[in-house]
Formats: sequence, structure tokens, C-alpha cells
Amino acid sequence: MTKPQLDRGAGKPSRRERVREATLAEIKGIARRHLVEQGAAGVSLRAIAREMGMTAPGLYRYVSGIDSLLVLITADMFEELAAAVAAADASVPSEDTDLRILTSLRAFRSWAVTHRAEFATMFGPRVRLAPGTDLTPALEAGRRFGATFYTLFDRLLSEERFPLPEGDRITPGLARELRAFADTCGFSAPHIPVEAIMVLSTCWVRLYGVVCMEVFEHLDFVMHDMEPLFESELQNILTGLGVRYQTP
Amino acid sequence: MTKPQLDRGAGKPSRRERVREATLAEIKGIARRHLVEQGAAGVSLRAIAREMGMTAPGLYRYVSGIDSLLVLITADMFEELAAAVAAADASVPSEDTDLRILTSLRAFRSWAVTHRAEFATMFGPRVRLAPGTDLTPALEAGRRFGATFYTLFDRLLSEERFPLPEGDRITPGLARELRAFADTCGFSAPHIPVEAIMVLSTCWVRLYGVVCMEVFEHLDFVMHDMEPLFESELQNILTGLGVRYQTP
DNA sequence: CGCTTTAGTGAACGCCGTTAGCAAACACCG
DNA sequence: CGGTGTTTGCTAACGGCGTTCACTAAAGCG
Repeated sequence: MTKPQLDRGAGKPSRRERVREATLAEIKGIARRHLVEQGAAGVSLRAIAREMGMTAPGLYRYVSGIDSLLVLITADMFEELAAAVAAADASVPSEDTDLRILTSLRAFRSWAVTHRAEFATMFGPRVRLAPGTDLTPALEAGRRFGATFYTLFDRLLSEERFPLPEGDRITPGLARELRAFADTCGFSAPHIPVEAIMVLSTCWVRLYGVVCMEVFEHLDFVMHDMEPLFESELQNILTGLGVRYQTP
Repeated sequence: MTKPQLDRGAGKPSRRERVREATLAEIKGIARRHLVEQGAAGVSLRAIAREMGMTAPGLYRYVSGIDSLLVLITADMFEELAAAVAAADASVPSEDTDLRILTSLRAFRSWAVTHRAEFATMFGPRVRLAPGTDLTPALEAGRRFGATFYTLFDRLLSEERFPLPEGDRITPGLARELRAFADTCGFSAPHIPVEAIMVLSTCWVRLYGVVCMEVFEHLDFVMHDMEPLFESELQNILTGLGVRYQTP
């Protein structure tokens, strides 16, 4: 009687679509757990299928291959990271721009060090994927993640917290690249000068550097706790942006 | 008559040792080429053996497994990178500290972008190696590579080019980590204050950040030529060190 | 009910790392 | 020279992997 009619296109998902979605979610969930427990090399379709009580070829109904599965979960992880940062941002009074920035950046590092395998997949070299793999879903999600920071930075900018560097330090080539960067990221409102994009890029590169160094464990045989170095670098970065730093 | 006697221990390598060494070099050479041509995932004992006209188990006489082979070539690559930087350094007048630093850092980036697969293996997350793999050879070589920069920095330090940051910005925790860092790296001559080590770390992190970002191609869908950004960051870093920057 | 679309299976192919047992080549010694 | 122990490389085999193909069974739908 109340069985679903064919209300495709705009209506609710059919039963089939729901169970299909659930199965896909299960696949991604197990893949994600394997990623965490055994690293990227430990994610395999056969192992996932085995754990689900299926056979590997069955997974091809849901995913077009191991590479595309990895891209899918990478996209999920970007969403998750963005949500974690946004949650931290929302946990402090919205007027306190300084604290919001500080909290967001700390949340970024914090997520990274508690999700090392994920971070390596998202921000490390693409070592597992065959060249030519379609990265669209991950790139899309990455772009959305970036937007989290653009809005914070935009606010900082409109509050005129820091002096922009002199334009003559920006070579024409750099200016062109920065423009391209801003355009593609949807961060090129007309009021944003190229000098500001330059500052943003520099900050991002520095943040990326500390966090990568920590997560990839390239100093861990020599420095056992990287948090102090991160905090110090964070202080440097924020001070340059005219943002008030306070110890955690 | 002139056949080699048993002058083991201190004398020249025996014939056996020489051919053995040559075979190992061939193995590493092919592995390296596969790494460059197909990425880390494309390095396999079977493929190497096939190309050498051998079978895979035969390689186990030379290498204790794929992981240890990867560690070996990683060590080689560190040596090579160190040599490339040293060569660039030696190509400019030794009195001109400013130019030596500038040249060395550019050489680092230059090697990285022309050896992307190698750089990813050396400086990226250890995604291919089973946890627990013995990394000693690579770590050793990495340490020697680091020394290249310490000496340059040490010179800069003794010339008192830049003011050290105030000590009160260095928390006790950070100071402890920095000391550990310097000790393990053999960069802890008594005249080096902890503030200097801090500056060195910061610079290294920033350099690492730009280069990783470029090599891992995390902005390449948005910024097609990263050199201007690198040069800009380089200028920032060097200016902070009191080193004269000049465009390439 | 019958037809179509979908989900999942089993077998197969060709890769991979790694182990064990065995035969040839080699280096050395008397 | 012959004998002996070591080094080298092979074959065979095990288990794991991604992926394709042909096929069955179920679900959805009119």
C-alpha cells in the first residue's frame, strides 16, 4: 500500500538507493579503519570484502577500483577535517577573531597528529595512486576545506590587522600565480589585493611545513615532542598577521 | 701467480666482494630507475630480477627484502642530495657566505623538483615501509645531509648576522626539545645558544614547507609554477637571517 | 505474473613478497 | 691437482593482491 512509487529524480531515495548507500558507507568505513591501522599500503579490496563477508569482485558494483576508493575516502577525510576545524572555530565567541584563528589553527594540527595516516594520505605525496587517477572528489573536498581558512583570513583582512608587504617585492610572475591561485579557489573578491593573497600563501606554507614535519616524523628521532616547536612557529605566524597569541 | 691472497680484513676487496658489490649496485640502480619512472609503488623485487635476467629469490642474497632495499636506496639518495648541495656551495667563492647560502638553498629545491619521486621517498611519509623496518642506513645518511646545512648556519652564526630572538619566548619545553635536537645532530658546540637552534629549526621548517608543497603538487591545480613563491619565501627567510638576497 | 535491472559469486589471469630445498660455481687448502 | 666448504642462483610453492568475465539469484517494477 504505502510502498514507494517511482518518485525518482526529486523524491526520497528508494529503498534500493538507501541500502546501496549504506553498503558504500560500510566499505569506506572499513577502508578507513584499515588505513589507520595498517597505513595506506594496508588498504585492499580483498581484505575489505573478506571482512564484509563478500568477495572482492562484488565491491566493483560500488567502487570502480582501489584507487577510486582511496580518492573517495580522501574526500571524506577532507570534509571531516574541515568539520573539526569549523567546530573548534565555533566553540569560541564569534567576535573574538584572534582567538578564533588561534583555535582553528591549533585544531588543524591537533586533527593532523591524531589522524596521522589520514593526514599523510591527504597532504602527502600521492604515492599509492596510479598516475592519471581521477582526483576530482578529493580536490573538490580539499577546495571546500581551504575555504574554511579563507573566510577567517578575509575577516582578518577587512579588520586591517597587518600591513601588506610592499607590492614591489612581488614579481610579475608571482603576481600572476597568486591571481590564478585566488581565482581557482574562489578567493578573489575584488577588494583583495594580490599582496594579501601572498601573505595568505606564505602563512599556509609555513603551517603546512610544521605540521608535515611533525606528522611525517622526520625529526622524531631527534625531537620527541613537536608541540613546542609548533606553538613557537604559530606565534611567529600570528604575530606577523597582527593576531594576538596566547599560550594554550 | 698474482692471484689475490687472503688479505681479508684490511686489504683490498677480494674478487668476490667486488662482483658482489657490483651486483648490489645494479640492483639499487634499477630500483632507483623504477622508482623514478613509476613511483614508489612500482618498485618490486620481481621486476628488478626480471630486468637483470635473474629470479626474485636470488635477490635475497643481496638484500633482505623489499623494505630494506628501499631503505638502502633512500640512503643513497640522501648522499646524492648532499653532494648536489655541496657542489653548488663549492661553485661560488667561499668567502661570500651570503651567496653560498642562497645557492645552497636553491640547489636543494632544484634537486627536489627534478627528483620528485626521490624527494617524496626521502621526505614524505613512510607509507610503503612496514612498521618496524630498520631505517638506520637512511637515518645515518639523512644526518650527514643535515650537517651540510649546519656548517653553513654555523658560519652565519659566528658572523653574528642576525639578532637572536629573546630567550623568554622559548618555553622550557621547547628549550629541552631544541637541546635534544642539537645534541643528536652533533650541532651542539658549546658556543651555540638555544635561541640559535630555534632559528635554525624555524628556517628549516619553512624551507621544508615550501619545497614539500611544490613537490607533492598540492597546489598544482591552482598554481602552475611554484618557483616565484619559493623565491619569495626564500627572500623572507634569508632577510630574517640577515643574509643578502638577490634574484636568480 | 513476467520482465528488467541489480548484487553478488567463482574461476581465472597476472602481478607481488617470501620461504625452503637443491644444484652449480667458486675460492681456498693441502 | 683434488677435495671441501661457501656463495650464488634456481625451481617450486604459498598466500596475498587488483581486475575481468561469465554467470546466477534476487529485487524492483509494470
